[in-house]
Amino acid sequence: MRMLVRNLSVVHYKQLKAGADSDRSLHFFINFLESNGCLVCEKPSHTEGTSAEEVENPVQDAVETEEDTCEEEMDIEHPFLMLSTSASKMSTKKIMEEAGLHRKHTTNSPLLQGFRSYLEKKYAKSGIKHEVDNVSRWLHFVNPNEPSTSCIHNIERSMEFFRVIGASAASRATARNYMSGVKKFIAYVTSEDQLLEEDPSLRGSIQNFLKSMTEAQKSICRGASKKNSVGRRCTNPRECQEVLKLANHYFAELIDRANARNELEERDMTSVLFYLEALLILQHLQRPSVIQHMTVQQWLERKQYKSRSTDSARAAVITVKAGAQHMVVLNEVEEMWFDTYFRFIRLTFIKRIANGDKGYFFVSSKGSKIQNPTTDVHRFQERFNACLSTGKEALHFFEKVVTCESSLEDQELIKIYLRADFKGIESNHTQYMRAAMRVSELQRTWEEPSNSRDGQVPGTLKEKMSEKEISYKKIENMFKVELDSKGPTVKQCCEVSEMHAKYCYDRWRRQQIKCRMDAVIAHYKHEKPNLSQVYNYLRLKGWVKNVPSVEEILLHWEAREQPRREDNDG
DNA sequence: TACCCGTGATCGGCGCTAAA
DNA sequence: TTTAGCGCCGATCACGGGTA
Repeated sequence: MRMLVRNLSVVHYKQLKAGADSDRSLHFFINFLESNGCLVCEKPSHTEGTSAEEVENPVQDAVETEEDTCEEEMDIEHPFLMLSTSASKMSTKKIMEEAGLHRKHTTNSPLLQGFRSYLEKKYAKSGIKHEVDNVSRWLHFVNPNEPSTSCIHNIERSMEFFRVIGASAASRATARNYMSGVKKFIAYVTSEDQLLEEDPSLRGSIQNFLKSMTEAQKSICRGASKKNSVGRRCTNPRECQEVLKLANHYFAELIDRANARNELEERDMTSVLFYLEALLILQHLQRPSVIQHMTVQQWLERKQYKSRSTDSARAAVITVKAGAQHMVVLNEVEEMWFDTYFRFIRLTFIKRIANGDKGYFFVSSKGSKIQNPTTDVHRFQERFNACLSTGKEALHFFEKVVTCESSLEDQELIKIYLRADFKGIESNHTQYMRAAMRVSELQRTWEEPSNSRDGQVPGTLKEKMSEKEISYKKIENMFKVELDSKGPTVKQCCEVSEMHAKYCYDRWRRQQIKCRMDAVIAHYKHEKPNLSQVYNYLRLKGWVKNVPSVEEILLHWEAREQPRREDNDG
């Protein structure tokens, strides 16, 4: 349904009616679409009155109706997600059919048969039929008369196909499926000498085709991500931690269930994991690397700390070695949460990994080391439709807002917590414990002053983004990124934009390094060079600055050659 | 068949620091 | 003081598995 709303401006009444389970949901669909700026065409006049009168607040109404039966669904973010998906599926298919995207050639043709056996040999898995069908639809779209490799020459029409899929009712995943199928088809054509001999100009077109396809892929993904990134960005400390507040009740219930030895569902277990990651990053302001590197051993060796002040608060202290040393200070409740995760959820995850427990405290649902805690937190925020914030942002707003509003005593503690290196921590252990607990408390209890500056941040951020891009474009125009061209100095970048000078300077250098790396790889495209060959080639070129390293070139040579070679083998 | 979800890999931005 | 290189972090991509 969300796809419909995002992608469609005009929806046929008949399509909605065909998909709706009842009159009530039909009215809901119409009202909802119209309230989101869509036009429902060929709608009988009587529906207009009823939709407005009977469903005064369609969204709310739908929630109430469905809630009776779906009370246990925890992850319902939007009421329309609760409705039957049949309508959206029906419309999606019909719309794609009408756009001519579902028409295809018979798969009996020699070309498609050849492609099929290529896939069978190379991938030996199910789903081949779908890939052949997808490719057949693309071939039909470009040339309805016959399935032919000549379609590769018609890049414009092919890109039109992907564009229509990307922009139609289908999702990004659909477009991706089609593109992946077509890419495999191209690999198949490249591997068939006979096809290349029949049409010698194919080689050139294939390169251009792939280039355009990468661009199209990027643009579809960009489009999708722009559409998807409707999530709110945070503007203050409370919003940075919003997900913790929103998920807290659900999380507490999961912890209770786990402690009562009730089996948790997969999504529930990952939610517990994500919550703890978010807690450390957003509330405790710990670096993501702490999550990645914290070990079971460190957890088991945690120390207990008891404050001597009047509140006599207790805390558990975990020393984590992640490059530098870090300290995680948990209050009693948080320690219990970690313990529950460790004893029940981590244990379940760790059983799934074939090559044994590596001893990391936080593990993915497959039992392996967490690769990107930021992504986990982001997914968790999306799951709860919470403000999207990263650790960096949480730290930024904490420093900018909470610190300024705190008492002098607190400001001192904050300084100790944020600036402390491990030596500092060791020299004044008690002070650091106090600081850690205070920071966590300040984060938890921060309240927005009534005169806060609403809406300033997103606007300026947006403006800054475009300024940045413009600045770089200016630099790029002044200093063309070529193999032997001379780049701008930081000073020259400053003249264009003082604020973005470093960014432009770095970006330009990186572009040139990449450009040079491509050139070397292209030079040795038939056979992998050895170290001294690359070294000599670089010396011959006389590049002094922005020179890619020999190791890097060899590494990239292999990475780029691998798919080509595999294709030729297959 | 389209789509969702989880995960690891990769890329780009940026801060820090040593060398020139 | 400027430049070049390095490493961390976050965003995005790519892929496979699962499911309605």
